[in-house]
Amino acid sequence: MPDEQDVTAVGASAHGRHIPPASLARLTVYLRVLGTMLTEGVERVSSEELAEAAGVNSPKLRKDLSYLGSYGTRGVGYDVPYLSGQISAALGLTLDWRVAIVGAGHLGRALAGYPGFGTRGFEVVALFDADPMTVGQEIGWLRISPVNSLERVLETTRANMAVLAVPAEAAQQMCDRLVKAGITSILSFAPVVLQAPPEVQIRKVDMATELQILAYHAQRAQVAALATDAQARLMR
Amino acid sequence: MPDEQDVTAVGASAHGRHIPPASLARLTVYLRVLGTMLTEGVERVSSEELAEAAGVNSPKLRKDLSYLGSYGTRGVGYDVPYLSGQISAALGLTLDWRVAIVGAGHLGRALAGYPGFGTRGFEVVALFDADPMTVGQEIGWLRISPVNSLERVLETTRANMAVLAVPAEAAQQMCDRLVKAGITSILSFAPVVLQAPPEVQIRKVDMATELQILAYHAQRAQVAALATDAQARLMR
DNA sequence: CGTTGTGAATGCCTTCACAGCA
DNA sequence: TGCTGTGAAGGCATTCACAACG
Repeated sequence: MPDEQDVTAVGASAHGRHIPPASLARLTVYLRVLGTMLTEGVERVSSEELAEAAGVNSPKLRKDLSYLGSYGTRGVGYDVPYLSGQISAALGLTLDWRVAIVGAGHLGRALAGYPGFGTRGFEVVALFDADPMTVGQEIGWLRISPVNSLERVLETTRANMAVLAVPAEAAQQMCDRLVKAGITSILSFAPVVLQAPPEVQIRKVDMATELQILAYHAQRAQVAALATDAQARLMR
Repeated sequence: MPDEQDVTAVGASAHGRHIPPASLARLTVYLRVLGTMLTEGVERVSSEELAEAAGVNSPKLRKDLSYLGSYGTRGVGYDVPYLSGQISAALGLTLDWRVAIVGAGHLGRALAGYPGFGTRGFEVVALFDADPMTVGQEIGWLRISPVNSLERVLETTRANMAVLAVPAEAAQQMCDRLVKAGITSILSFAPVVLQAPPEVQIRKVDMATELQILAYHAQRAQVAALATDAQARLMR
């Protein structure tokens, strides 16, 4: 496994240390907010303002930024374009990310047409489907490729990331093929636990999980409301 | 992420303690795995087997389950239907959850057709869109409603959850209307920070964020590989 | 005897207050 | 003076070993 000490002389971010997962997730939010500020022509921003716009408190934001380095000016704030560039660099967004989407159902098409990708360093280079009827259709600038050409197309397009938008039954099989083809970063929308070698980074998004978490909190809120209600009734 | 400062309300409900967020997320995974085991007719499972299938280690799984109660049998394992039911109950999935989806683009349609909902206690009761051309179309058993009828339809369908699948520009406005209509649980796919009162639970899913996190890890792996490569070259 | 349930210890993230600097 | 950057403290999650129990 990669050791920490040999990353000292590396890249744009002088701070070779790893970023805590929670901070990492928030940094992507800051980056997005800074992006909209850029288009609005905002040049400077304080940690307080940026935190407010990102929905966090300012000490947390400053701590998050401190994992990257010291890119602000005390007494003044942050230079929006500069900070934006530094976060991008730290996240590795200055590299070339070529994304293959496997599955061209509604979800795959939604992803292929997602406007947020191009503007943030990601290029969708391939879109696959198993259904012969949909193969060949054009989505934006992309033509849907047959899934049996997966390995060949991945190589010619030099894709280095993949998104799984296939039914649960097909997910593990597709994951295996992607891994065998050398893909090491996979984002899966399939509601299954994928098995893959540890060097493969897998992130998963599951809408049912998200709703269930909401349901849990909503249920607690209901119960709490009933409890205080009953209590109020007892007290009067 | 919505960090809720929790109520001090201790123990009105059966196991009144709150479940740590990290455990909560994993419990939904266990539930899904148990669901597939149910359909396969598996009756009993050990913590070791269940943990393996869920992609975690067994002490962690047992700890997670212990937040709900003691539903296993020592020396034997867990009864699959029983445990499944207990987790469902703890998450509040035995209640009626009626979901309204706002936005009937590819993403909204993908969600409306998601097979995982019905089987897990969620019913999609409404689907809205702003485009007059798509209003009136039928998606499965649903007819797309015009977004200007939002409040009325939410009331008649008694929706108690909402999913935002609209463009970023429209998200905050739609969120406001949902909140005003009494919705307190919202899952948003729009890449913006939503402002809402604290009693409203908001979870968000952002594909760009997920890809950026993958990019960060992939970049680090690349850098580490280059470093060890250079080191190896120096050593020979 | 085998497996669950859990207290205790460890390590990590978050928080906060203030030191440091323009 | 004002705002950033960070050390220290507190809280939370994970881990582990073993006690409890069918």
